[in-house]
Amino acid sequence: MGHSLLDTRVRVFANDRVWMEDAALQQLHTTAGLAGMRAAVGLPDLHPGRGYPVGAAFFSVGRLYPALVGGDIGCGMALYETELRPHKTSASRLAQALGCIDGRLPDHAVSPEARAALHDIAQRAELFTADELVASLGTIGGGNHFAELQVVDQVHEPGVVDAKRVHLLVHSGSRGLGSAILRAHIDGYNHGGLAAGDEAARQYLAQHDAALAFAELNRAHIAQRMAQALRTDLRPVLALSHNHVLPHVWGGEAGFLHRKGATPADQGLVVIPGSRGDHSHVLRPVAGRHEALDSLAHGAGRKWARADCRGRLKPRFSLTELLQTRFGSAVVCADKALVYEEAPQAYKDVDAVVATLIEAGLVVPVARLRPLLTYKKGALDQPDAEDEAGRRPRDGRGRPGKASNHASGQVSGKTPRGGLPCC
DNA sequence: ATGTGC
Repeated sequence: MGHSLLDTRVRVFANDRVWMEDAALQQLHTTAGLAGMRAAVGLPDLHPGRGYPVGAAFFSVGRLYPALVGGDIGCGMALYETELRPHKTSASRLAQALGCIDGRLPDHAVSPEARAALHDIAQRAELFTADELVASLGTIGGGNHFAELQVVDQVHEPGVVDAKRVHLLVHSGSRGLGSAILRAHIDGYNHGGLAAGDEAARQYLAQHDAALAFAELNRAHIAQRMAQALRTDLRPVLALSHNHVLPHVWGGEAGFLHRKGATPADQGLVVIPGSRGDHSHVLRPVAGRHEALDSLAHGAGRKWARADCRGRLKPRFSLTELLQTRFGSAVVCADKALVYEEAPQAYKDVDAVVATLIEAGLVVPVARLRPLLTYKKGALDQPDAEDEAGRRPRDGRGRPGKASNHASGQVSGKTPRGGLPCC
């Protein structure tokens, strides 16, 4: 081998204002010891994941590790400027205009070009048909995914974001596709990684690239269906994936850069969102800071494990309280478990995370955004969900679950009233 | 994270 763990550079970007869990640092060092690893970086949003830490980047030579990228291959952010004026709108008005934007897209919302792209992705990814991909296209998903309308709160560098326009930030990924790709590889090859030249590595990378393309198309469709509901056009500001493995050169060697919840610092402007009750930061990476593996934090980072959130929050807050934030912004989330799991209290302070990056000289601030409305999950299984115009179901009744994203058409035999694809 | 799992 020639290299040992002693040769692997492990670096953590943090300061004493940022919460760092020992378990996450432990995972960072364990992962840094995998065969072929040359460098590991923990960003300030570092937190424990399933075996591998989140908020980290790893550079390896000769081997690559699908399990390290995780199941949500291609997960990332897309930021848009809308035509909406902040002072002419409100959280409740926006929520009403949006209605339900969850579930399968209506057929007319998927263009022939998009269908052709999905056909190509399906062929490259192998595991799903094009129509199966259509079924999850434009859906946000669960976990920490969201689509958020934001107002510009501070401008540090003029001329980049227009402070007079509402912005839309989409955080989503490759849904079932990336997950199926990872599962197939773990079933076949376990967690030992893949030798760079092998057929298995070639196959994984082809599928991985298809999942990146699908995730990007998915985010664009989420944004588009939101824009349509709000009757606005969109101007793309930036689009970035933070879960991937890419060919990379570091320290004079060609290898693979794994980003697991790490924003690329070598692709222009970035956005680092906080929790639904916190700011999002638009930042300009400082060129040439390769010691952080050309990577940045991808969010605030979890402070509480998902399993702990309900127990900690339920005695202190009602659901209604948790569906609003300190900014007066509103949260649309028909999944009760997610209301707890994604509460602001469960996350680190994103301003401190970003301050760490600024102090380390990795980024300069461009603008700060503040949430107006955070869309997490629509209510698809409600029998009376799509009554009279504009009436939206109260949270609580329906059990969001397996059929959530299949409430359209004939898939489950449960045809929604009115024949509309959703709600 | 997840057509989530029996």
